[in-house]
Amino acid sequence: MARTQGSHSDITGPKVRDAALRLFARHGYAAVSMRQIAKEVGVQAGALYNYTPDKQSLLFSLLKGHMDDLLAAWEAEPKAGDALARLEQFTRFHIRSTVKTPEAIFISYMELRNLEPENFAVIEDLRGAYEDQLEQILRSGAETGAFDVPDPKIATMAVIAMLTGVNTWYRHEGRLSLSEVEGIYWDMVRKSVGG
Amino acid sequence: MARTQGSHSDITGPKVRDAALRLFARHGYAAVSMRQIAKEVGVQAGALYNYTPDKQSLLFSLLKGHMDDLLAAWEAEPKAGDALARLEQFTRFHIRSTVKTPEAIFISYMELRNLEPENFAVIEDLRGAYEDQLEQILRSGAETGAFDVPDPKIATMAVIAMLTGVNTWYRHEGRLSLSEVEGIYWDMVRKSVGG
DNA sequence: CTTTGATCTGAACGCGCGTTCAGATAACAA
DNA sequence: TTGTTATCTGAACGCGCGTTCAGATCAAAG
Repeated sequence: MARTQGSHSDITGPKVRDAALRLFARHGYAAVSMRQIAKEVGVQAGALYNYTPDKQSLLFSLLKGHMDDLLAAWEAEPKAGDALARLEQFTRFHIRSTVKTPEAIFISYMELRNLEPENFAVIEDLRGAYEDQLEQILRSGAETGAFDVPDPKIATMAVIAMLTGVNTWYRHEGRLSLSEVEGIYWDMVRKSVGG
Repeated sequence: MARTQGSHSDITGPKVRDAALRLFARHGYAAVSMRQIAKEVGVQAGALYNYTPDKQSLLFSLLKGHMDDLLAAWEAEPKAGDALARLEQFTRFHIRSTVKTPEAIFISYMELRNLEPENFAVIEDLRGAYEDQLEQILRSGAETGAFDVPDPKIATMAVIAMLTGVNTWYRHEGRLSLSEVEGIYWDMVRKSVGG
């Protein structure tokens, strides 16, 4: 029989997070039990509590980690260019992120309501910070006349919703390549803001 | 003490559906118990089973009813006009629907994964039929040259996602009136398809 | 080789779940 | 006024939930 006990922290830890992310995305936080996660990882349910104080913290940690990664990745992008170039950059960045980590993006939009108020506020702030990035681009483009957006706030919501929607249908093995999808969406986004 | 038993079928029935819709939308299907729904209605949990064979059927019935209503309402709309006029009609119709029955729209997109496969297929078909309406509009406009959409399928998904996104932020008491929102979105949709 | 400490098992805890059903109640028909 | 029937109550069912913890196991340090 294979080794079942001892030190596996650095292996089991990520496995727990991976399994939880996958299951939460597929079935929803409330519909997934700690025992299901444990089974996926290959341990008993009790062992999960070496890696999270409770189920709620596990969800929060996944969402927080994802938002931090997303914001950090965006910060790391080069910042050159005018509003139009920045908008293209954001469009492609968001689609690539959506396609690279679909489960994380998915639960970030679906499982917010399962967060306790305190945790919800934290994630909501981070999401606001991310959306602000797009809003600033649209706002600056509107000021210079590069864009025709009467209401940058609404335009931000519209563009984000459109881009995040890619999550619902994109498959790696699908008809279109990632860069084709990027191109089509960028074309629509650009035109929608009159750029 | 108020009357607690007897014949109330025509009162209790809608109350059950209303309570379930509201609670499912707020907390998610899996996170809501039959006892919570019953409490909202003002009966014991067992009484709910006079109105639904089980919890799953309650969810399915809400989703099915909503999709049927949505499709019927769209069918009832006048069909005159060219592709551009039809697209404006669809845009305004979808936003109005989204704003009028936000809970139903919400669970139609969020709770699909909680449907058993058989039920899922039914709702997915209805949703497909609805999205086809938009796709046909875009396709016909693309053929006549009224629109510039290289991929009508993708454009359909993009537009639907953008419009449904209104659900996430629109509030009746908000900064913008419904017709203002409609106007802003119609402007963006029209430009995005090159119309 | 021994000790230590991180890791995991397996059993248990109280609780709320979806669902069922016999019996109570009240509206209505006769 | 009485009988019928739709409706609801209240208790119960087996089950799986999140979580805890004593004890077993094993890698690594001394």
